[in-house]
Amino acid sequence: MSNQGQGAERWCCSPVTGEPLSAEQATDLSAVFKALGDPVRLRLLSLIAAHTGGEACVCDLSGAFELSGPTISHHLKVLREVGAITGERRGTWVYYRVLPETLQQLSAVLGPAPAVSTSA
Amino acid sequence: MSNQGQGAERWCCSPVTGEPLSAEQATDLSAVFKALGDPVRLRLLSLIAAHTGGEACVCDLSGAFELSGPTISHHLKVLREVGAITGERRGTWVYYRVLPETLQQLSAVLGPAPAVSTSA
DNA sequence: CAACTGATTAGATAAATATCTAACCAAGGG
DNA sequence: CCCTTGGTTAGATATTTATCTAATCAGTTG
Repeated sequence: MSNQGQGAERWCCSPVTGEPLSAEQATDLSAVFKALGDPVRLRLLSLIAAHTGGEACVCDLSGAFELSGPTISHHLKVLREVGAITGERRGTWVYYRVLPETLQQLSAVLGPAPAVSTSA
Repeated sequence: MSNQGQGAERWCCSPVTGEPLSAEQATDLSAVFKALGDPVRLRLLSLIAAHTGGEACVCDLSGAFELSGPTISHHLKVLREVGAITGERRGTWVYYRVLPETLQQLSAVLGPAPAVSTSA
């Protein structure tokens, strides 16, 4: 299948607080927020990002939760589908890594975000 | 009741990508993301923020949706409960306004983590 | 190839939630 | 004081979703 990082272009980068979102933009954007709107998924994201080398295999992640393998797999899929992470199989293991673009774009949409060197 | 902007201290401001979130932090943070994880609520937030004077009464908002009054009211309550907006009654109308702190903190948590120099 | 480990897919189920209607509270105006 | 307009609360319901077990796919290794 390979679904990842699609559609961000639809909502990206005009701050939510600027002008009203269209229904379409809101739908796309809210999908990403919804994906982050679960404690398990947030921790997964955080664990992946903070893991050595910026990536972690599912086996590294499962141990942090009292949840079944399939449940973890489901949450990873949700994160993948909104473009928050990508997964790559190398040999026996599947390694996940965060897609910083997506998170940064989200950050930009929320923030007034003049923080990026206003000195220009 | 007056519930607004409580608990942000628990998760605020250390980027998610820095070190793994605790279960507690993840629960608090995810509640805010979940609130934004609905197209209607995102548009409400955006409509409020973009409205003249930075505030809007429910009557200004309802017209943008084909939803009943109570449904709009419900979504506003969800946004209030996570500290994304506040509401104030003035005479006949209730005016809502965005709490920029909360959004900025969210933005920071997602953020590009402005090169905080691990050289400490 | 058979057996094993790592991970995802399929299907079922219980809990959460988005929505509605009806009822109610708040503020003004006859 | 009743009626009207603006908004929230209560309760019901249909949809969504988080979770599990069982089955399947993908590699590695005996």
